[in-house]
Amino acid sequence: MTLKIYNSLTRKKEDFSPIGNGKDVLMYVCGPTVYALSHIGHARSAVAFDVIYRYLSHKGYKVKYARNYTDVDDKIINRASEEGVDAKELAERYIRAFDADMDALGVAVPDVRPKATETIGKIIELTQSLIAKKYAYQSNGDVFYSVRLKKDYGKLSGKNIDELEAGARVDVNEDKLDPLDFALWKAAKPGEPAWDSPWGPGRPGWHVECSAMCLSHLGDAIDIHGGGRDLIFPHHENEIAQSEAATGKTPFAKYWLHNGFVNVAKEKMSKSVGNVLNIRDVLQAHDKEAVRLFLLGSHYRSPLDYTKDSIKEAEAALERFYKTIQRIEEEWTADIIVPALQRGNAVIDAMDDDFNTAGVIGAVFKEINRANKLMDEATDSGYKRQPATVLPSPPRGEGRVRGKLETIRALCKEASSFLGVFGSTPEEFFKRRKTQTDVSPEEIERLIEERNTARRGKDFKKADSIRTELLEKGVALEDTPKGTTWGVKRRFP
RNA sequence: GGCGGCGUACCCAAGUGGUUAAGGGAGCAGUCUGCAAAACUGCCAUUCAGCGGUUCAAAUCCGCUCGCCGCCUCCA
Repeated sequence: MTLKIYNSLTRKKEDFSPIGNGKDVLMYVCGPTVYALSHIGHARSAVAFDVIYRYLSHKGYKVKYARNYTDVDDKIINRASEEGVDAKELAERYIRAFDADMDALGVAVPDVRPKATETIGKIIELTQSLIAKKYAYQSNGDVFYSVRLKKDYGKLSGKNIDELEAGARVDVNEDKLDPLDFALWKAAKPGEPAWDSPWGPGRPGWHVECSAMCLSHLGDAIDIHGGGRDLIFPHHENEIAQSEAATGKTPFAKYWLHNGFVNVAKEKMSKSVGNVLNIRDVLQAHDKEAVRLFLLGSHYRSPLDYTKDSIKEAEAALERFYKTIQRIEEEWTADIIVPALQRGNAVIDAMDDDFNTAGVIGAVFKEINRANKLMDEATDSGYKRQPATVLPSPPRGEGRVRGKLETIRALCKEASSFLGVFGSTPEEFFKRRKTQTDVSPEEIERLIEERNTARRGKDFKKADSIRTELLEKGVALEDTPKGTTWGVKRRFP
């Protein structure tokens, strides 16, 4: 099956074929404007394109992936002046914070991570070329792009210039020939970061920096350009206009991909509502794998609603997953050789259908159910696995069970390679979770001992009260044949 | 007003023309347990917002109605 991708430009699912006809893929994704801590919405975009990047690589494409930092912009300048710090310093601080958040989420590092401020030369060059081709004009130190000159302006967003004009809410700027024209270069105001240019000291406008970074790091025409849904207009529309006008090559990007938004309790996340959820706050409270599972649990183009329970649900699901893997390892083998899967499995089919990660997750859990059922049946029928040293050539029935379990694990492993979920060992997963509690492990161990003494003395009342007490602090005890174990509370009220 | 999207069980969410409508969470029952918890197993949508139409066949295509949302201004 071939990979199908929904293209915002054509509003259709299309078979994916790179522009170079080979295996090389050029992919550019709009990264953050670094003026504040990144929120769960940034995480969704980053994780979605991380999975797309990894999956393309998994399919054998040689992907060159660029994700930028917009590190010069009005918001950065305003924020810096509020805090009384240098704009560059502020931007650097939030670049570091973003990188740390991405690392914590297990997002692969893109091949290129350009910064707008390191691409000023290309921005000036691009702007000059647009002026030379009459697509742009200067006015009092500013340079504007003339939106009306390119006939196909609006092709990505489906907008029509005259209708935009009618309902225009854009600032009227006397220096502009047309209110819809946008700034390629802004003359510096006192105290603002500025670079020398043929039009005097200034800084790049929004939109142009992405074109410049893309053009200089990937090329005149790329395969995939991604970003959040909100960037379709005006950002990506303008990027297309200026890039295609400058290079004369159409299309600038063959496939345009846009991820949906994260809402918080059905409401759009915004500073004014005060419901912005920072990545690091979320990661403080939840396992990173659960956060990814939550983000990938619905299709990347759909809106995704965050509620206080949604990540806990993902956590509960992950526990079941790792408990099963642990069971396979403990009961059935330590020496499973994971065979290469042939193409055409449910995981690949789902991913090939516009990166349907929710479908992949469904397929994985279906296999998890199968694995448990197999192990139950095998145990009931007497094929319970013994250590390999005891049973060098297992009976036929057991061999069949092992074979099936191997296939199931291979499928999970394959999914984990591009999902970035399901890839831990059970030990790693449960160990990570144990660090997420307020009571010290020593204290917990002491209380477990106290409780077990009470239990031996049949003082169940005391035993139960210790258990309840710990549970209220988020620590759940489990009495197993091997002794009492503990973990952080899984279920939620 | 223009453009686009969505409505699948208690909640989340796949499926977009053809066997019994994935999967997760919650719930209930069973096994296990001192009792629990966890785990596992089983059960949980004759039906896909509503109404018409196309078709041998529709949750899936078309039309209408109702409801919700995004973009059009900075935003992932």
